[in-house]
Amino acid sequence: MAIDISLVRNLPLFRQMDPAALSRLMTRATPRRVLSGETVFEQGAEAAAFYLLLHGRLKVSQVTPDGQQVIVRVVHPGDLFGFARALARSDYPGTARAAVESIVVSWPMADWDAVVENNPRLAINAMQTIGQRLDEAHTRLREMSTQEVERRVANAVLRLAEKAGRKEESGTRIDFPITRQDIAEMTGTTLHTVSRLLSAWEGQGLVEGGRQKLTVIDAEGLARIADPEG
Amino acid sequence: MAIDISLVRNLPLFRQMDPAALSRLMTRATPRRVLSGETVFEQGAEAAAFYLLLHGRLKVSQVTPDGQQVIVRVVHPGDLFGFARALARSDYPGTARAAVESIVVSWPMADWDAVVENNPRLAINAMQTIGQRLDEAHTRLREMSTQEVERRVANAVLRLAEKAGRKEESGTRIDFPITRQDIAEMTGTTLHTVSRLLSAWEGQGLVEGGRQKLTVIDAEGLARIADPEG
DNA sequence: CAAGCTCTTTGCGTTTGCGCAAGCTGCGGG
DNA sequence: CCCGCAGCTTGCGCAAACGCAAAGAGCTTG
Repeated sequence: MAIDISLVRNLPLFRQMDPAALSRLMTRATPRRVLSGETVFEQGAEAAAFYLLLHGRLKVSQVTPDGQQVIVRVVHPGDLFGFARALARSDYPGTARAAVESIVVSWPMADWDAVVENNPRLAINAMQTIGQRLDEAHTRLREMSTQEVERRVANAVLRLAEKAGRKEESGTRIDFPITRQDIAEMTGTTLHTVSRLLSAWEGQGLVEGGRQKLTVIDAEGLARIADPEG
Repeated sequence: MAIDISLVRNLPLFRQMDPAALSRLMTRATPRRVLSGETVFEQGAEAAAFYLLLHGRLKVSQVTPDGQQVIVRVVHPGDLFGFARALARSDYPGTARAAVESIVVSWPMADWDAVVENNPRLAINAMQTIGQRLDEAHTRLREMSTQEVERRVANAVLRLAEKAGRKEESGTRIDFPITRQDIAEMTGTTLHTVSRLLSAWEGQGLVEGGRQKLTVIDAEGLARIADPEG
């Protein structure tokens, strides 16, 4: 079953792409519904396909040999993910798990090279996507190297609010279930410390918490914690 | 002055590339010699060109708003760098500084899109390069999140030895001048801690230090520190 | 060959945030 | 409707690593 082009035509990834080529591309795609908690692929598995997230939210995590987990990134609608081939790998470096019910489409990984070669615009867009991801990774590296935990967590929360925020009466609600543990794994700290911080911030009226919920009330104030100077 | 193709033909980046296309590409390139300590480009400067390192060694660093420095990566011969355009940025995200006298070649950034569009193989290779870099960044993120300082430093030293090591009688010497400060900035710690660790390791016969020098004597032993389990 | 700068070492006090432990709470399933 | 579990909170002690400080050593330059 082919996917309606109207669903994807406006994604930045496909901008400037020839409609005919896009149409051809989509006929090769397979859609899939992923329930909350299910995985799209798992770390170490053979990379048989690459994916695009149409709807929902995924968390990509890596597990260290000794069992520690780290959240490498959050996949938002419109993001390409799982293109291990682009990294010249044959297996997936991480596990992609749905935080909420999601819709993904996939292509056989074998198509990747051909797709890239026949769609230079897409190749450039894909490269920019990876590039931005690299940029994000460097930003997080820089933060992890130089900032103490409180600032890192503030930055992470602000980013989440920006990327996945939904305006509500009281503030900006992060629009998918996220645990303290998740935030800890994104910032390289423990769930205890995150909990303490969020509690403290809640006391100052900066955020409002709850079970798997988080709403930013005073983004300005948080930003002041994230970056005391500027 | 055009650059001799024989210098670059064997680089992984240009593998599988049409010799004629490569030749055409190289006629647009400008070579430059960079003395130790000089910068190729600086953070925030307009990205006017992208580069390939032919010889030498560069350190790419970023400075945080409050003046802290972080070494984002080391550029080895054969590496492409400074392709901000691929990241969809108009300025360089970091500063590239020569650790030793180096030779770089550059192309006008304006050529980037055309180069990528006309050389799909190169595009794929470039993407893989960025992909690998992303992978490295994730590895470092994972390490910074889960490992204590000693393991991180051990990992960093092992990677340096692998990427830039030169066999010598006693062990593997890191083949460019590197300070404790550099290592600290690569691992997110302080030069003091690095100094202490290296001293301790020297006492155990794992490494041999010196001013801007570092030789790995017992890689096995270091690996055991880097990864106490398997 | 001496001066001087940069890099390195080492000691000591301090702090951050981790680890452990125990108890609480909101939500979904039976 | 109530039970049970996953997720959250909080207290306390401790260790890792930072920050500061001061002194020592290896290149380089004049």
